[in-house]
Amino acid sequence: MGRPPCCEKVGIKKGPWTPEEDIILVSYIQQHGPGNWRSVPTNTGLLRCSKSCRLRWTNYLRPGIKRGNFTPHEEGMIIHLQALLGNKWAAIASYLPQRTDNDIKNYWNTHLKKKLKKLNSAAVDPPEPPESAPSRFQSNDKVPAADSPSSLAGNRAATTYASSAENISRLLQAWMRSSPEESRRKIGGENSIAPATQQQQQQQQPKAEPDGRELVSGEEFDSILSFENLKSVNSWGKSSLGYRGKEEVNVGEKQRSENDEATAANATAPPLSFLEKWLFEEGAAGQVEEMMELSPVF
DNA sequence: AAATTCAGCAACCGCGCGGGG
DNA sequence: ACCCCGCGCGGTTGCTGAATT
Repeated sequence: MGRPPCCEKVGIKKGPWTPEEDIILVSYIQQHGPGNWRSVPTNTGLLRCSKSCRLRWTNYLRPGIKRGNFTPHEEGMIIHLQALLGNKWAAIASYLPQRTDNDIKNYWNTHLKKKLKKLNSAAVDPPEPPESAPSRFQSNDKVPAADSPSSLAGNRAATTYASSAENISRLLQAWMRSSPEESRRKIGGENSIAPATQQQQQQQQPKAEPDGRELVSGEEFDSILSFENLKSVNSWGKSSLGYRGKEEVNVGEKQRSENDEATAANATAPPLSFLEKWLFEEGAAGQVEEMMELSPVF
């Protein structure tokens, strides 16, 4: 007998998240930290299942997430890591701390797969590979060096959570501009925190998570929230938040310096093997196509 | 200008794993 | 040792906007 679906309850909402729901979720997580997802819907009054809340947080609201515009270097890393690890998107994402596994997976399925297919078809009759990419490490194989997906994911969460409040600030910016006064008041109601007071709370109670994660300080949050800051950062061109259509807001995201990126990668990734180190080197991405020709996996 | 097709991506679903009782 | 629960992961679906006819 199988487990009943987590969303079997009547009255559980599905589909796209609204800004109001995001605010509620973010407010709650700002207070309690991520985790214990089971209790999130109950405590927030959100009509969402715990899974949905977790997904929304990890794929969208979590601070430190970079969206869109995959650089050639990132592209190269994804291609190599996919060849190395197979469809272990969480493991791959752990090497790209600013990207979510979902994002990488989508990018792979929509862009890279085609790209490589094209390349392969251009190449002279590659030796017959199986349908799905045969990773050098099949799903049950041992993946090199301590990167069980779960441990990596945990690691990643630990570092990125403390990294910034960009997504949250974007969310608030978007919401403050687009949301009608009434709904704002509604959000300020009984089982949620008014956005206006959220910032104050940030300032008043910077706190660390039980597992050592540190919430962004009030000062940092405040400075990130400042519109001047937001104006000065790079624009990603596409929507930064996942609201489709009218809710979409183009707000830039402060980009980390290359050094920060490297630091983050080093902090989250397990000790790198020779090959993995190579992946991080500049120029590795440029060799991807060449390598793909040598070892076609698609 | 309208209809149709395509591409991108957010979100859902089901399964497996690990921890706690 | 076993069961249950919560969580994370990978695959898939379906909606939306863009491109094409």
